[in-house]
Amino acid sequence: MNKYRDIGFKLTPQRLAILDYLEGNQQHPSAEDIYRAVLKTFPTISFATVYTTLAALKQKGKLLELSTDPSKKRYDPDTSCHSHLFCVSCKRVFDMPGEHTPVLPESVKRDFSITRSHVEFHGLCAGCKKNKSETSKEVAHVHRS
Amino acid sequence: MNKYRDIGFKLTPQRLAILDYLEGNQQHPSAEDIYRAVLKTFPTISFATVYTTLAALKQKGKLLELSTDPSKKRYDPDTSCHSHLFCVSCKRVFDMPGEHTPVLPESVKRDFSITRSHVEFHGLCAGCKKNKSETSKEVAHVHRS
DNA sequence: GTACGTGCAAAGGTTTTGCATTACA
DNA sequence: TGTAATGCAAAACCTTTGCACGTAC
Repeated sequence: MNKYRDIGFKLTPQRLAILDYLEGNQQHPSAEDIYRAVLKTFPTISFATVYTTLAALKQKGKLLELSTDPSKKRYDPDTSCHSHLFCVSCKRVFDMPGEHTPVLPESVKRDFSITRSHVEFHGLCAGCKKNKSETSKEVAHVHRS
Repeated sequence: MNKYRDIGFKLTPQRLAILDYLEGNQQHPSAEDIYRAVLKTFPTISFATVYTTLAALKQKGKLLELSTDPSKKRYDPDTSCHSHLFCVSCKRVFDMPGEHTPVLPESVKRDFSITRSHVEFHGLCAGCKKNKSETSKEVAHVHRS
């Protein structure tokens, strides 16, 4: 009777809270983000629970683990094919539009068994790009005076 | 008088050993791989030296830091545009041929400031794919008997 | 000579694990 | 009821940092 039943694992209240937090979430949260969010409704939840739940969801293909952020893993409930941009300034991860399915030579397709392809971009997001250019202007101004 | 002089940082014997190990290296070594390799000629080298040297090379654009292996950073002295495959079985990282420069919409190019794009593949390398299919055959055989 | 690199050890941050207890199915 | 999840704490890893000493330039 629960919308998450088809995942095929035990639906504990903690897991429901994690699933509710993840559903439709486009923030690409880290394990700690998820832990903190669920902590509000489950003051006793532990990282062990968070990590084992994430591992189970990953294994069932309901969650993507991103290594786009070099400092920690980020999670994405949107498992459809899309790319990501990591903003090196604000550390946020953004979904990127456009189709980037890489084309591989036949020889590679024959020899390797590829289960996933992923395109990553690093740079500045719109907000940080704007801030940075404004700061440069200020700096330039100071230098001029 | 040294071929590495143009990097523009102090050329200590430790750094020379690291540079020699990295040059032409297609293994995508981790920091520990590099540490262990240099340890043979420099029994006193420390991780601090390895990491600061890697950071300097990265900053000077002479080295790529890969997040293709989810468990640790891997380093690639080949900074030309190419893709990587991570073998989930043997944990090796392979260079992948073919051009996969992603095309982004104009709106994205205007709003974001992208400094790097990278295509990653996950799956099985040729050797592990072969091993795995042989193992399945054996398993199937056992189950039949 | 001086700024920068080295090496040691300790600390920091993320992720995993062992185990007794609890609870879903 | 039995299997699997929870929570706590400790440990395991990878990476960074502080500081005294040493060295390339």
